[in-house]
Amino acid sequence: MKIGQLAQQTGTPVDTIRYYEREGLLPRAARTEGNYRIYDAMHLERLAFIRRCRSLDMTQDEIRVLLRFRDTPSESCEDVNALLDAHIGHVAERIRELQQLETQLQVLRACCKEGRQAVACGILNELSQGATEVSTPSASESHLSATHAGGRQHVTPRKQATRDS
Amino acid sequence: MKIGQLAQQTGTPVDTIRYYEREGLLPRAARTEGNYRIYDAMHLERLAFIRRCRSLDMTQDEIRVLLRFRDTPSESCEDVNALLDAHIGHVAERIRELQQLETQLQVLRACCKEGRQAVACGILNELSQGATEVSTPSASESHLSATHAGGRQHVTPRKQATRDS
DNA sequence: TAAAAACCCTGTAGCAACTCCAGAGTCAAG
DNA sequence: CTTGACTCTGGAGTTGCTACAGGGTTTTTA
Repeated sequence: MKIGQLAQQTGTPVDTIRYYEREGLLPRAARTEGNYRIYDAMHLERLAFIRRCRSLDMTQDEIRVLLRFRDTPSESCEDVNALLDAHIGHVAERIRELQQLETQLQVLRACCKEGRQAVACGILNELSQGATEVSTPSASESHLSATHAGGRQHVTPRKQATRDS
Repeated sequence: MKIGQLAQQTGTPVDTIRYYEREGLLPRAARTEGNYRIYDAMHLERLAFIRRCRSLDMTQDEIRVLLRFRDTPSESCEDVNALLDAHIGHVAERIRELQQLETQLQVLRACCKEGRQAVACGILNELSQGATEVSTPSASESHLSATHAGGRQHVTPRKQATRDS
């Protein structure tokens, strides 16, 4: 089976499959004479596994760990449990953060009724307040770690992949 | 005031300030003879504004919009309200997604008690199931848009900035 | 006054997990 | 034999920074 079919059967973009191969999540595929990748049922299953993990928002590193366990079936699976527990913890924490964030945003939103001029906008004014003292150097770490840690993740994807153009 | 002081007063890393300038969020600073950036109260206030927005997890584009409004005080602020409402919507949606995710993860977690061998691990087996049919091509869009859209964000930052080293 | 420490500069590369594109080759159908 | 669908590689872009390297400048200390 060629890459396009594998893509279709797993709902994975072709580019992503090649990317997984580069990253070592998928083993290198055999090639036809014309240098096309060919896959078998094992690849399909492995890719499906990966995608299921990704749909649960696991990182590649986490998935790598799980794959290693799959590949060495005699090991105990305690670490699998631990990994999952940690992941659940991450998710729960992020939910808490976002809930706090939502509350803050709603407070802010309540500062302004429609139709004022921007100069009188309660929201803009609120955001402008306390200019000399932001993200209190001591008492941060609290509500949004994005600044202090790796600082990637956002609330939503927001930008469509412009697949249609 | 030099960049280091501005950094300290706003709790912003120096690199980030320069980055904001490159991105056009902060206007270009004046320079001393030795080519050092110098800032005044206006810069401080603007940076504080930006940081407050970021702490509410707004994107640079959203912040740009808000800054434009701040800079044209006679405009009506309806769009500010709209922007905030949209942002709150994003946050709320992400919370819902993550809550569904958490549920799924807990179901998965319940598949395995401690100490089994990996070959018998309920979790690995569950993740391996249904290999021929994943992320149903029609019924996706549902719980995790990360795949279909820009595909960045993750559940948690996870990787420390190794600021201490 | 000179050396050392602390600060600042530019430019580039890296992160996560892809996505998109260009420019080229391969293959099946008409 | 051409058209079109598919595939290949390699590289750049996404977001919001962070982390150097390899310099220059200012301030502090001896």
